[in-house]
Amino acid sequence: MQNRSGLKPPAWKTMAPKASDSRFELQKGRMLRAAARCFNEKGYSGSSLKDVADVLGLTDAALYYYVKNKEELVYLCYLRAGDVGREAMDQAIADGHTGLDTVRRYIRYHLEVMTGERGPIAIMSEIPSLLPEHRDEVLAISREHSARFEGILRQGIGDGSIAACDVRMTGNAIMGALNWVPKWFRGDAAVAASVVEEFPRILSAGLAR
Amino acid sequence: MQNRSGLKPPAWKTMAPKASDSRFELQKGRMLRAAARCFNEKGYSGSSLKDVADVLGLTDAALYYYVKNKEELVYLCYLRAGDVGREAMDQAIADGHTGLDTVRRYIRYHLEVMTGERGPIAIMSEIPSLLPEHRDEVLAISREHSARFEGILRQGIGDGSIAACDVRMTGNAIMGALNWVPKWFRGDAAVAASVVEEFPRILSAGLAR
DNA sequence: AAAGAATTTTAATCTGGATTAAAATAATGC
DNA sequence: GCATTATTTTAATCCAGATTAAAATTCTTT
Repeated sequence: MQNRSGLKPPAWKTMAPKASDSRFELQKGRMLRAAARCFNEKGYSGSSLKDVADVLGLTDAALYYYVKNKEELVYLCYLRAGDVGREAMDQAIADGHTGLDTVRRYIRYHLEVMTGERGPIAIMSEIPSLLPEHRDEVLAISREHSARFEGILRQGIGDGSIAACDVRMTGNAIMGALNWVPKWFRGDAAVAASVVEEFPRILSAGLAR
Repeated sequence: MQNRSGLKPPAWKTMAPKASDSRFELQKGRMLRAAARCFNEKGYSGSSLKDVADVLGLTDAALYYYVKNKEELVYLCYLRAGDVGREAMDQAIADGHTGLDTVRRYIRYHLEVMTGERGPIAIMSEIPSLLPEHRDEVLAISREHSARFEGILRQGIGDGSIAACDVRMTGNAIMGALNWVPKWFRGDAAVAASVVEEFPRILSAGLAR
């Protein structure tokens, strides 16, 4: 049986040490990062599959071994972006003391991952052109993420660490600033350090009671 | 002579009461707003010329009367976005007392226009796929805008209204939050009021000395 | 080192949406 | 109302880039 996408992770490999250790999964991961980088740097319409393949030193056709089509490539990029955001929030909630502290940690953690080795995370600019089922799933993830963040803000208001505010708008403002980062960040380590250092303070200073 | 784009504004009309009053310019303006709306809502790749034309009750081919091709349509959307941003900043600089005050006003003015009748402003997501000359021009406008904003921050630090900070990162954070607005704002007047009311405070609270 | 499976390439096709030319309709000036 | 110009549509092309099938290569296992 051909190991074509959709049928893949060959059953026997799924059990291996770590699913993500198989060559297949490693290469697929590299592909998703390459795609995210292309989409962020050259725009979606400006990135052909060949552009993505070039980054990997492959042929455009080779990508079809990992993914059914371009739509799925974008979809998987967005899922990855969603995972990264969720993990950052999980960690922040686990570590945070007060609501305000949790907000600061979330901002920091998320930026650390975005600008770090898990490297470029795709901006979700093309959600509407995904297939309906994918679109709905990504939208749901995205809404859930916002909702959790607003929950943290409410918690902060409750515990007195955050002043009463419009949590919806506050969330929009902070998330917007974060979501925009991949648009101008190009991998420079010194810049990465600045963002991680500055953003949490800049974005949370307005919240304190 | 056919009034085809590139040769247009028929000379005699350019002198008329206001250039923007000619039917041609009015319709072109409507088209740019329709395009911005489509691009923001459905993504660039998800918006065909037919989609844009449908909003106007026209045929896709009709758009070519106003614009040479899709690339130019995007380019003009971005120029418009640039104008709106520049005007907001001009006004803020004219009205602002201290640096901090100018920052607040800029945020407010820009949001008022974005969410107001001059209505949807295109997110500049596809700059890299513009023609080189257009790309460079838009990038220059964009950089100039950021530079001016950082200038205001420095001025504020100078006049004591803003605490010392990394102006580059502070600019990135605030601009990011603003640039992301068209991504979630869908024209609701009540929401518009909230943004205009909340964002200036949320985004500038961290700056005060 | 040979068999079989995984990965990549070569070389086509296929296609949606951009683009164009010509014709049709609407507006405007005289 | 007629002539001229502006705007829009109809009806084709056109084409870059996605997609596919089959062949070639590389890797793994024994």
